[in-house]
Amino acid sequence: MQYWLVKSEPDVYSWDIFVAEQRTFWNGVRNYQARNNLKAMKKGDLVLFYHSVTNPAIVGIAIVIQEFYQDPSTEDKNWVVVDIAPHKILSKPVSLKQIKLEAILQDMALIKQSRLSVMPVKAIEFDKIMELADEDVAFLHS
DNA sequence: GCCAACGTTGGC
DNA sequence: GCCAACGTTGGC
Repeated sequence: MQYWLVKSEPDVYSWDIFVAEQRTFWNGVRNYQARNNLKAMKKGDLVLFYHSVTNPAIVGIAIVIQEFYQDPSTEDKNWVVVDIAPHKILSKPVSLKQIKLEAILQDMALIKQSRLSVMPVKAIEFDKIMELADEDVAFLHS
């Protein structure tokens, strides 16, 4: 079981729309590193949902419900999508500002490689983010 | 709105 | 294969 983080501009596709739809295929990734991360996602992995650009913050947790397949929005065989569903809205969003204040979180690609839109998250990082969000990690896994 | 970072494209 | 030009992302 792995952890991930995906970015979306809320003006393009927000957490609220995601919750309303209850399920989406994560399309539009056109970067090989991000694509490789999509391919590595397994059913049941938890995915932090990050709003970029406008009030940058992690706002919710999604779960992978279908592993990668051809991106239906293009004929190009290079690109894939995964299906994710909302798992839990965060009690308190965790802002980029807060993340930058935590020593443990300084190695995240979110900070080191700000343009990557799909990235792995370490368990220790995930736990720290849950702590900042006032979430009970034990409950999340139940 | 500006600009830094960085990935991609294309000329040579 | 190198590198300049250019486009995009995303923080501020």
